[in-house]
Parts: sequence; structure tokens; C-alpha cells
Amino acid sequence: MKRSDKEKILIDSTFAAKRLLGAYLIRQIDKHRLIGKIVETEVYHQDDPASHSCHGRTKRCEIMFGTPGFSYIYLVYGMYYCLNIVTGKEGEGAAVLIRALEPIKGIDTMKIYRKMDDIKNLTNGPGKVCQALNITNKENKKYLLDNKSSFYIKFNNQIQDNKIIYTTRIGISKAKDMLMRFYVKDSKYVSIK
DNA sequence: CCGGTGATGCCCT
DNA sequence: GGGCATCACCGGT
Repeated sequence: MKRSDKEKILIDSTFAAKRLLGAYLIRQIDKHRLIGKIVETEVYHQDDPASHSCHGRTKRCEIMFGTPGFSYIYLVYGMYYCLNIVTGKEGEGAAVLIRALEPIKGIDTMKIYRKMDDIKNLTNGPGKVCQALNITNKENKKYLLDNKSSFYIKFNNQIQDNKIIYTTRIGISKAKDMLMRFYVKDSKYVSIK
């Protein structure tokens, strides 16, 4: 898929959150290639009181207002990183949070980073995704649509609409009833059903 | 299985 | 200084 086609997918954040389901997140670390299929996403945008971008540009969330396709990574609860894909048009403060993956490749390496063996528990949460793929601040503001990169998104395996569940977000206190969370129906690897 | 809780550092309506 | 887009662990069922 061409880079411009990928950017088109990301212009509409809700569409992007659905279309990212089934896509591969690929991360090359030295000789290890870690691959996960995205199975759960959440939309955050400027008009949403739970979004970092809701009060306009700040140093931390500035990237959300930029070109779609970049990573937005932040530290939460002092311990865990969360990975977002910037979406929306230039100037719109939006992103899609990657909440869960199905581990595909490099599972042994993910187990080491996660310090545990249980496959179903490796990447079923946004903090776990970053831990399993060793994603930290260093990966913030990277362009994720370039197939030659060591950290990128590969769109394929589009999930059919009737296999996507559309529901409320979790793990937030503000605007918790907004329907902004998507996951693959029947996946064993989502955070909460 | 469930709910409660502590850890821990950065950000800033 | 208050609050967090989380997780693992603990104790009671």
C-alpha cells in the first residue's frame, strides 16, 4: 500500500480506529522482528475532555496536531508508556490509542520484555503493548507509515464491520461513556470485552 | 473470579 | 499540588 493511501485512511479518526484493526505493528530490534496484529483501539480528539489535546497544543501533545501517521507516546502513572497513531487533518488534535495486539512474531522476545510467559497476557493492554515491544519515549514522534523503517504499521487483513465491536472506553474518568473504543469480536487478545 | 490498592514520575486548565 | 488513556498483586469469595 502506498504511503499516501495510508495517510488517507488516517484523516478520519473513527474510520482510522476501525481500519487499524487487523493491521500489523512491526518493530525491529537488532536481529529480532516483533510483530503484533492490532485488535483494540481507542479514538482521542480535540473535542473530547479525556484527550490530552482537549485544551489545545501543549509541549507534550503537540504532535497530535501534526501530520497523521506519526507516533505519540507518553508516560502514564509514572511507569507505563502508551502508543498512539496521530490521525486527523493537519491542525486537528487527534490520535488513535493502540490498546491491544495479538502477538504474531517474536513472541519469545516479548515474553522476556514482559517478564512473563502467558501469551494471552503479553499485549492485552496499552502499557503491556509498549512493554512487550520495548516502546518508550525514544520512539515518540516517529513516522510509522514507512515500510523500510524499523518501527511501522502495515495495513492488511482488513477486519469486516460485522466483526468489530464499537463500545465505551475504559481506564479513564472523564467522558467515560463516549463510544470511542473498537475491538475485534472474538479476539482472545483484547484488554476487556 | 472479583474489587481494592500501591507503585511512581511527568504534566499542567 | 492533583491527577493521570496502567498494571500486578493481594485477599476474600
